[in-house]
Amino acid sequence: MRRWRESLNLIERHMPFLRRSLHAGDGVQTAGDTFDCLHLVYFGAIKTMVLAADGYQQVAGLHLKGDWVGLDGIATGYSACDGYAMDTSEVWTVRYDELLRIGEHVPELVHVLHTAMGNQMARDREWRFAQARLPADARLADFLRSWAQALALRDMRTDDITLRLTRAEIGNYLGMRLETVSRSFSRLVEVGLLAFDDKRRRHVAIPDINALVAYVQSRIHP
Amino acid sequence: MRRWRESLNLIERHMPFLRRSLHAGDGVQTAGDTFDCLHLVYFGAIKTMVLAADGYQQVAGLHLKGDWVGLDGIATGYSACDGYAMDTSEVWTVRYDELLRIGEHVPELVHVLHTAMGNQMARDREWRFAQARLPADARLADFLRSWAQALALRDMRTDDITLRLTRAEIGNYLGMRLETVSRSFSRLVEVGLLAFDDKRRRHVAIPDINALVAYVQSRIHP
DNA sequence: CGATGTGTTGACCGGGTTCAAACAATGTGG
DNA sequence: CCACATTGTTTGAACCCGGTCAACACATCG
Repeated sequence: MRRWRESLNLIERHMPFLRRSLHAGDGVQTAGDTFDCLHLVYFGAIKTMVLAADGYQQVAGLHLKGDWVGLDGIATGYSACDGYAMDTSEVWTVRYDELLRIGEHVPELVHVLHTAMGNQMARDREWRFAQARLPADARLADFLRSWAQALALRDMRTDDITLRLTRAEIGNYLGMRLETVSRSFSRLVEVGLLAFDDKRRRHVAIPDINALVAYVQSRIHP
Repeated sequence: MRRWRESLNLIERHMPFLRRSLHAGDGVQTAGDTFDCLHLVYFGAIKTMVLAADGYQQVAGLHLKGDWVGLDGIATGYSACDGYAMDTSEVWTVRYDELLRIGEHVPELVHVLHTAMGNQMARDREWRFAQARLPADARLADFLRSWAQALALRDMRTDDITLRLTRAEIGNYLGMRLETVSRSFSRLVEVGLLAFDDKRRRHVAIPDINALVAYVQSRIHP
């Protein structure tokens, strides 16, 4: 069984949960709310954002089916970020205390939760690595690679990826300005590592993902 | 009771654990080892580092008493980073499977573990925020602030902080070069936000931590 | 003592930001 | 349907922060 199904299966079998259908832009959770629920993505894509006091918004994470949203609330007791659907989506909402209670009899439940948190940490570290050792072009390339591989893992199409983020959001996520993102896109297309789907600049095709991996590798900074 | 004591108290009361005394430089865990244990810092300071395939080392995190080390192994099943004592330290090592087993009867145990993971994620996000919005000087200032506050939280002296990291390691941790770290130090001393303890360049005093906070705030980038 | 590791400082350079202008896509109301 | 506003994207030019390379100042230690 694929890893991403584990959480869904376990929740479905052992937990009461609330199905929530969402359209693009709908909110999953709001930063500051007292934490009591976790959200498991059943399908679609969720974007989480942190809002600084001065109004600056930062993209915190992107979540596909099988991913958990809301984990960062466990420590503090309130949600740390806003969560929005980037697309028509469904999330399963479960109460944290119920999960712990039922987890006492179903250890696998606790373990998938731990795995999810561990994966989150691993992703953060990878991001940090990219930030420290990759120039802008390679960071964008690596972002697209990881996104494509996340889709592939879930048996979704990767030959025509629809980015549901603006250039500004991508840049925000990768730690660079939107102009730099745009230029990096242009350069990657120029060397044939990417291709835009006609005029729709948010549809990207990756002709050869191995070439993309090799490109990122080749640009790792000493 | 202070937050950092929770884990220590709970472990002490409910779990079998192995006390390990360490001297500066001793290893706590090695990247790649199959994961089965978590380590709780009882005193001292632990530094974790990830090693890239090409030999490049990156500082992943710093851990004081009450902090957990090894959480990132839960997801993958093997340790993701090396852990070293930066100082004379003691860690309590517990088996993860035992923690889960006993946790079935002591829910607080499970919860402190979750809290620890959540805190880790929160720190990672803060780091990301700093990376994206603070120039080099302010990043260093913010790093020293957070270190000082971590010490204060544990009733340790903050008027004469001993950095147990080289300029290169600090830079590595903050995403900048050692020369930039050095220059940033000089500038912060120049404006009176920091003071070196005589000739020992690794002993830093923070005359007014609020001023440091204000400085960081004032340099947040739009 | 020289050797080695660490820290500071200067000069130069370059990748990415900033500012600005123009264009494309989409929507809105008359 | 078109005029117009709005939002997102691309591209150019100038600038600047931080990286790079290099020299030097200290410590500590064999």
